[in-house]
Amino acid sequence: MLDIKRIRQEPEVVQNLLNRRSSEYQIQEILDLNERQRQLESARSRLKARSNEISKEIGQKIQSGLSPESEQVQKIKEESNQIKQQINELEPQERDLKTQIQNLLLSLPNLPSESTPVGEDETENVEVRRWGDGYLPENSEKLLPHWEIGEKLGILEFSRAVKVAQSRFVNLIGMGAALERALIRFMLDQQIAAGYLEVMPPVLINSQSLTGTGQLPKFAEESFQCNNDDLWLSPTAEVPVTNLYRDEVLDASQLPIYHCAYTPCFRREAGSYGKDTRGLIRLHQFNKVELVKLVRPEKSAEEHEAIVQNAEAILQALKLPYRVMELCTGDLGFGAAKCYDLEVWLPSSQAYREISSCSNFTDFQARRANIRFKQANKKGTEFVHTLNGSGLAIGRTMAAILENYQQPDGTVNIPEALHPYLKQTVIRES
RNA sequence: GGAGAGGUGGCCGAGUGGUUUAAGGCGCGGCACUGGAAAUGCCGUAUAGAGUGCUCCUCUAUCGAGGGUUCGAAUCCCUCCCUCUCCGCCA
Repeated sequence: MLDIKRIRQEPEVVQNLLNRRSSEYQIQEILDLNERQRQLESARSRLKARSNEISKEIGQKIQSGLSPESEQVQKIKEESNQIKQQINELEPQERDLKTQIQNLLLSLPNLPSESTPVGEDETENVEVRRWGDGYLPENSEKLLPHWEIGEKLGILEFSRAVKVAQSRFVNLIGMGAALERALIRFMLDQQIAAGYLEVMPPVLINSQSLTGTGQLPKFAEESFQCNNDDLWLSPTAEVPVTNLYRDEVLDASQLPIYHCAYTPCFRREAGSYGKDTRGLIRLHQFNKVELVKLVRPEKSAEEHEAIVQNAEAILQALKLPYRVMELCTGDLGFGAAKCYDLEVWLPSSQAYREISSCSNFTDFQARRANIRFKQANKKGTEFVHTLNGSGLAIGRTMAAILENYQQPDGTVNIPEALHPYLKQTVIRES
């Protein structure tokens, strides 16, 4: 959520930054409503002040022996009743304005950072760096896509997943399951060593949590919702982990907070029919190790670079070639001020495909989720900055390994970094 | 699912219609005392919004949430949420 005070104080700056995303976001209506709301608030609070005064007066008179039915008391009651009537007229108007403003604010995206490249869509994202050209497989156009290798080896099973659930689900069998589990453990171990505290959060989460991180109200159709409860299947551990601290005032000394979390993630993938219909790339349920940081505002830019490094370290350890893209304003996520995507080389696509997304949300989520911190000896509180990044998406990592590590004889080598987690170093047909 | 208890400041905890302007304690900060400290004493310690006031001040709101009664509600009434205990079910 954007700061209404800032919108009021520098409307041009805010509008210009929003325009870098798209012309669909306008602040003028919010400004008008806010102006009106503040007028009402002033008027109402003046009336209320007088009314409080009267009540006190009556209290004193009754204390000093006057009967509540006496003429003196009745007379002031009359004035108070009139004031109450006026307040009763103003209050619903003000409440209505407040909800309107709140709803409009919730539907505005974060301001892109000054350094975010301006662009229309993903074609204008900027490549920042590339790693692992030496590990690019030769004659990669001849390699099988991961779903074919996986089914051949008997470790990925898609057709029965349709029976059990529906399309866009998978069964991992034997070494498939073992590899998934090894990846989860490896990534967690790495990130814990890098200083993140592991959390295993609920993956059923309430509406308020989804609103806190920005998935609601705009993106309701992207998540699975429970019928009989105010609960949703978590689309990413970002939501439960960031919301751990919702409505809390942290002590400045607690910051920065670093968490990593392995969770399954659930996404409806509405609007992506026909895209990536095969394989592990776009499933309704997938596993992910997520990194979440809560930091002091002045640190968030450098913490952002660090989180990208932490995600990159996994790809490097697995010797998977990748590139780092900075998203342009048109492709930037709703809550992000700045975002880097890591894209891994996927021979079947002959392209780099997103495997991690690392965002700096600045105070956008913190305002929605009301996560603040307090400095000793300083009046008031400040919103923290929140960041997160995938470290990494497990299914897509598995896909990248199956494709990049396949051998001419149809077997798949297991990356060295995973050897401590598995009983074998090659996946063969079984 | 059934029955009961409860939700008050950073924390504990008192408070059944009007000096509650939320007692008291703990914690925290400052000062005094001290060679220094402990102990003790005194003072101060919430958040948010608004204001032609800007290191100060004024007003408003906030005792789980939302309504209601009343001149006046932490306190009375209604609805909802959450937590805990016991029973049932259950990995």
